[in-house]
Amino acid sequence: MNAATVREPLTASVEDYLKAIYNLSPEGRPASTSDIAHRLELSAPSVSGMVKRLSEQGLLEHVPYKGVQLTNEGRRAALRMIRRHRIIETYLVDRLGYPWDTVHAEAERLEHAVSDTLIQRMADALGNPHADPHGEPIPTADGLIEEISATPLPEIPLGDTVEIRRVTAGDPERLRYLASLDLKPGAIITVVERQPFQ
Amino acid sequence: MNAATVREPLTASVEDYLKAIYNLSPEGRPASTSDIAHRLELSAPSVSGMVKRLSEQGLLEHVPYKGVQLTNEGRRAALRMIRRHRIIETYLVDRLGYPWDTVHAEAERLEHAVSDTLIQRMADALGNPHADPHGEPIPTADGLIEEISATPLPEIPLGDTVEIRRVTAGDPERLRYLASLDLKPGAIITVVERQPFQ
DNA sequence: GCGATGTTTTAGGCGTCACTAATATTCAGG
DNA sequence: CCTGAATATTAGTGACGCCTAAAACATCGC
Repeated sequence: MNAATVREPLTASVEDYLKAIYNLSPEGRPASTSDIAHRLELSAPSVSGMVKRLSEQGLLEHVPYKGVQLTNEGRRAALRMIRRHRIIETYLVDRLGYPWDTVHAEAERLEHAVSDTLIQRMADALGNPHADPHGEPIPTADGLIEEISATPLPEIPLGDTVEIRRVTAGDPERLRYLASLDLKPGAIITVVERQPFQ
Repeated sequence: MNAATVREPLTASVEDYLKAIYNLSPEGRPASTSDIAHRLELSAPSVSGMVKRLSEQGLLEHVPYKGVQLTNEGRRAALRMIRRHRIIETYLVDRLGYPWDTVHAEAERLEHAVSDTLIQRMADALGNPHADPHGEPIPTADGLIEEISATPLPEIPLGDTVEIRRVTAGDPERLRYLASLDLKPGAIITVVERQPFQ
């Protein structure tokens, strides 16, 4: 079975693995079994088993005991899911009044169920945005993603005034906290003091 | 396990069975294994097995070799899915420009993935409609459905002028044919002649 | 260089939900 | 009333995707 083989549609599980691995290896560095297990909240043996199947399917390369890297095909599938996720999040916030910090779980389920057609219709309705409500870039339909460069807030000198580009936080509670301070993409802020987040 | 037991969420498969059984037994008449198998495009033994599990879960009552009837709990779950399906269809047509005759398959997948919250937001955005684009009634959130009475077109006398209330057709091709003749809910027509549909 | 420690994989199992093949039941016609 | 056709169920199997327990491997400190 090679890249030219006609593919069955991927299962929701497989899509989740590919997305997780993509997010864990920003520069294509290999992701470890336990990192994947931790991110997906699965046991390490479950991940080992799935990794084996995915590498047999040509979606990733696995060096036992070393780690895992997406193939081009795997990366394409991962970016497709990320595009879906981010378009859905944007649509829910812009068109259905979802609060910014509650869309993640909904998108997480819908991204596996929508058709390409629906994604394109949502994207068109939104004017084909380049970023989602968190400021994360939305890959194009043909799998291109722009890197949005931004300086992490802790590295900004006290007194500087900057625009918030992106708010990265896996944890919904943290997101709600940041939202409550109006720390959203597009906001212009001046760094006055630093406080620890407990 | 009884009705008071706290329920796990139903699987997509189970939801499909319940919906199919609901649609097959309009007046609560029992549905047969082979009818269910035919509608879901599954083998009869698959249905037999699932029916057994569902009756153990209290979602339906099964008299072996006789047929199957939904319990109140099963009917509630079925109506919930029908509500979801019809709200999704209506939203896709009204808000995303889907053609009337192409929404079914999309709704069929989405109905298993959306949250109650999203369904309510879609319904609110649409003004809580009572019927979907095919003219089928949309159950309320607490499981009430109004019967829309209508006379089948073949029973209308030649020369009479009537309003189309509902267009029931499982087959997308037939739906497209009817759409091409502008035979949609709300249309006012006069019966001039009858032609066979091949 | 070697063992303790942590990570990864293998082994074996389970639930869900499909399938085919074989068996059981129902029911109508003779 | 009995047999043949139709319908339904049981038996056995397989893919997927998860789990725990046990074994294999890697690596770090000594």
